[in-house]
Amino acid sequence: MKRPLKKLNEIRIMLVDDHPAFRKGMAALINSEPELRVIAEAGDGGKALELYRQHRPDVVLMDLRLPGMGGVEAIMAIRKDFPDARVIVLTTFDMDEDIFRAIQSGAKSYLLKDTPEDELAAAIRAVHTGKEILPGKVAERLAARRRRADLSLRETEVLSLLAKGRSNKEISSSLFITEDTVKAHLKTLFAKLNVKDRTEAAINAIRQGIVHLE
Amino acid sequence: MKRPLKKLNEIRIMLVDDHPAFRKGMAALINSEPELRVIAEAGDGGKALELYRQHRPDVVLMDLRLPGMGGVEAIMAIRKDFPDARVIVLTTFDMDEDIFRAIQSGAKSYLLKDTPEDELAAAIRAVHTGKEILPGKVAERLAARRRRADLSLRETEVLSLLAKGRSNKEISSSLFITEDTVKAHLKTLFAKLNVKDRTEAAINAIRQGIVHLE
DNA sequence: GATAAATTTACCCGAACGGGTAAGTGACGA
DNA sequence: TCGTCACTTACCCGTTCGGGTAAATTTATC
Repeated sequence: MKRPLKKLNEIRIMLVDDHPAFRKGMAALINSEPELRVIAEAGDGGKALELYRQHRPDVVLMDLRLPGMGGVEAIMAIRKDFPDARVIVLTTFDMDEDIFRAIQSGAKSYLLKDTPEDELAAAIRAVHTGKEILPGKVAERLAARRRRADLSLRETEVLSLLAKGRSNKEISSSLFITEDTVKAHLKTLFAKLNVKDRTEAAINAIRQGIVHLE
Repeated sequence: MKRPLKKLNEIRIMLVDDHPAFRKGMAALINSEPELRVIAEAGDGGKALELYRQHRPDVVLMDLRLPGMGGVEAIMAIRKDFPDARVIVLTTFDMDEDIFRAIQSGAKSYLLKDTPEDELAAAIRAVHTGKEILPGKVAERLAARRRRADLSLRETEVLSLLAKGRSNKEISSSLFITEDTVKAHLKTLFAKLNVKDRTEAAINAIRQGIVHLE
């Protein structure tokens, strides 16, 4: 497949975001930078994968909230076929779980949409040269998540049911364990999360993004 | 104060959003429509008010999440000095409480940022002619909020404390009432919200946007 | 194989919660 | 003035929760 000629030193960028207006604006911002050029835009994950195959951009800027396939899934899909793909997550939210999953899925950077223009350009250039770059605020969040990561698998399951409003009895039957066991998990859970009761734990879980509302 | 001449039939628009990229993209989209033209952009509420005075746009497109003064406050500030100001809220979130407060504060329409271009243009034209226009999805949310509006003031206070993780005892002392009274409110609250316990109520409240996380 | 961690269950007990019922006050509109 | 509704308090009672303690089993790690 023929692709348009690439100028030397030019970094070719694909934007993935479901808001056309945002893509247009972002493209304008990026194109105003020397050496950076937007060469493709996708509005959803499927289109992103298709256009990646077609254009092989140097860097992908990806929103996480996409219709259909989510951003994380899109990143994984792309990196499955192209393990060298360099993806920067560019999203509105700075929730721990999102950040964690994005990095897990192979994103090289995680920026918020209100990141200043120059920082964004710097991040794109850095990622293009193979670096991984996380802004301080995001790194903190990731650290917070890691601190939370000492929740065991089972504890996470219990927490996520709890944060859906389930009672201990309901949780126990969902997980095929006794209520006593659920209570045992809750004890360690409350201690680890540093909360006093299930309601606080639920709020905590929601804020952390362990469970997604809606 | 001199203002640039206005072409006949041209609708002059001000954008208020803290993301420069979004503003730029939105401006490009809007300017591509005949008769619509972006004549000012603001990144926060204070700037919005200042530019409103200066340019008197026909229609304002306003995000709700702004640094410093929030979008709702910005709308109120503008409409205090210019009661005829026509503001369309253009935001990422479709949370009941946000919608409600925006409409309360005098917004004429409430659109999500992923609204198709033609619908957006139609909404701008409609609002400019004095109409109020709410997409079906948003109207539903507003209706849901109204359904919830049969929560009394006191019940709302109790719910919002509950959704912060407070115990009945804590709630009672915060509101200077007895624990029994709190429990009485909870009884009606659970019934109205159609939930079985405080954790579900808290989740509900958070989803509804009664309490904001963080 | 030993040690550590995760997972599971059990029992006791006090505190918190939630439902039912009843009733007094003040405000507001019919 | 009567009725309705929000708000308030109270008491009873059964259920759920959460903390303390203990221990068996499996899995992972060294």
